[in-house]
Amino acid sequence: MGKADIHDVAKAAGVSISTVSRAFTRPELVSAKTRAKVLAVADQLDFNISRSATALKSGRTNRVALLMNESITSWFNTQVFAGLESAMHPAGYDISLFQHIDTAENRRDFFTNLPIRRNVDAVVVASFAIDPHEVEQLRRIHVPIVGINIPSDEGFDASVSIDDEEGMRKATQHLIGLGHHRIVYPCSEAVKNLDASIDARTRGFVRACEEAEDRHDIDWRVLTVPRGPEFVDSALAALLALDEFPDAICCQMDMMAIPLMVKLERYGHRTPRDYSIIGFDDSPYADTLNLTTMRQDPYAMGRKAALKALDLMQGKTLETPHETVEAQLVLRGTDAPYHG
Amino acid sequence: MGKADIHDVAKAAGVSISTVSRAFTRPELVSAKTRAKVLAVADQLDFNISRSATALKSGRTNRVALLMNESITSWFNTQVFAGLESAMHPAGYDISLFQHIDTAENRRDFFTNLPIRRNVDAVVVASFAIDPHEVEQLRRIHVPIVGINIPSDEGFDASVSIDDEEGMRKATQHLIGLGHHRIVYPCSEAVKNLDASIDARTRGFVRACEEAEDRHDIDWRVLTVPRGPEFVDSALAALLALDEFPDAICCQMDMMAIPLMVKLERYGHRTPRDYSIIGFDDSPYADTLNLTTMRQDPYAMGRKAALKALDLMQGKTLETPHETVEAQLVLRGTDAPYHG
DNA sequence: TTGAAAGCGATACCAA
DNA sequence: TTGGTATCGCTTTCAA
Repeated sequence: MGKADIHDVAKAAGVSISTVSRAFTRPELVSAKTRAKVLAVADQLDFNISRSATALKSGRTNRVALLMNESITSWFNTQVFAGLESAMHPAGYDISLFQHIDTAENRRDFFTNLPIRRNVDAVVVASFAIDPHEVEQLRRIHVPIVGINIPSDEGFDASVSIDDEEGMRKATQHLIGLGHHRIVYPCSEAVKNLDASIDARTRGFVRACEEAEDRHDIDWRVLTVPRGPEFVDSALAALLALDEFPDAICCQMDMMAIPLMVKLERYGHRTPRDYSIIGFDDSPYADTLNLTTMRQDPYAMGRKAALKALDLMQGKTLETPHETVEAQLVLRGTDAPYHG
Repeated sequence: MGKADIHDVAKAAGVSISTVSRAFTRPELVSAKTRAKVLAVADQLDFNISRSATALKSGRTNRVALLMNESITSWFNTQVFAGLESAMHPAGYDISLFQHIDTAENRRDFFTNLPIRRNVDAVVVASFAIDPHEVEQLRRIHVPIVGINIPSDEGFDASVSIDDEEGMRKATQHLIGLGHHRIVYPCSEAVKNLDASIDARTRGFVRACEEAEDRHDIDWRVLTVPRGPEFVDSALAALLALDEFPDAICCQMDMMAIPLMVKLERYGHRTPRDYSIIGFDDSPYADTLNLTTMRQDPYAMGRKAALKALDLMQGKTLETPHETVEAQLVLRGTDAPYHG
């Protein structure tokens, strides 16, 4: 028991192994009676088709690789994974996860050894600044390569990215449109060649401010603080040290905005009464705590990437291989018109 | 190209396929020179050992199943997954994820069809109240079954669980020890047979209160609110509707405690000045927002479960198949002695 | 509708 | 140290 193979089932059902195989994967080619018999016997013997054998025979692996920066535990990565999974699992694919492809060492390791070579049917690269040489290496796997939030389409068969710069520009314009004058952008340092979206967001903020300078009298600044677990407190301190407290705060992400608004209240600065604050992501607690923010939907991006990969694996040609989605302004309770 | 197989490599390297195979998986059985030659040729031809073929030949699948309640995107599930992955990936196993094994329909579906039968080398069941009959079905897969936070060890080859009841009892005792008198436990309804840990935590709270009643003059109550996206606001409303505001709030999880403390402040109730509040989990923001809480470490539980599964797959016998870990009190800034 | 048999790509035993 | 070969479990063509 627990050892029944296709021959055992065939024998017990009084048919050939071909018929057993067909009963599972080509039911329409087997008479209803035979099929019922086979499936009943199979269930009794705890038999099931072996995915390894099917894979070997078919030449496919039924596996896709997901490469990501950092850990899957970040909000963004988890959502991407879940989105991918939502389409890949039903299609019969497992996701082979490669985390922490970020340090120089890990990257060299991965891209030169290519452990996934000949062992995945597609590769999805999630949100990191992969360099052209690395893409080049990836192509040697000879399977579709799909990117999510990658800095350049070059070398990718498909991609779906959010326009971080435009998203942050919209966020900033919203604050300016509300009449705010003193706008601060607290921001943790970006790691070079890694946090493409952090840089893009900062650019969006700066651009919006520069564009508005002609028409509005605004005083804006980027407040860069060191990376690390203390980045919120660093930003808080920097904010409180300002000669004049801002009337609007534009945050690179909700993880900055949420603790900031909570802590600022303890110092007497209450939003939206005293200042407006806007986040980016629409991540956990943004809703409950009523944070106005720019929504991005990494789950949807993961799912779209999966659908594209699925099509490519079937040899289809995509109508729109490369897609850009926009962040959406979600108005909630932390923004209000300026009332000097 | 991209189509080189083991024969091509063998030919190009002037050796047999046996030698190519050994160069990859039994390097010590091949002369250094031959091996170097083979590997060089293989790299050039973009060749790599096929996991499907290896799996077929070896009889193993190099795949484990992870069954979970709800979605992988919850904090707990993500951490468990990451912990599992941290041990499984290096060992060469993929994780085949089955989410949402929660509704009656999905459960019946999964446990009667057993899609993983003969296709995984182990099963990990994460944190849900699987019933004995379902475990019975699972056993038909004839592979090790490891549980994480399962209600009963019965039928499991190994498990690692947190003692929710004892954890919440400790949390409550801490509040009582601080001298608090009016203690409220806001709690969202548990789904029967699903949220084992919610029930256990409530029991822990009740037990601690009952045990203390002799020695202390305490007024405690469980405030049950409906499940759903509004559960925090429901709890907030119920709290504010109380004749007298409590001096201590004991929460079933951080996701209750965090928004609650933020919102209560807007109503003039500030912690720890006016009341103490304690969470459970030590999930994101607990640290940054300085929440006193009971820490559980689902990453570690996932990893431990993986290690146990790995041992079991190798046929080893575990010294301590079933393990219980305790939640740890993490003292931060939201608790203070009662000062009526 | 069903059966026989070749073959997918590696592994490991047995020989050399 | 290396090579030949049977074998893992299934799919699929071809024949019956």
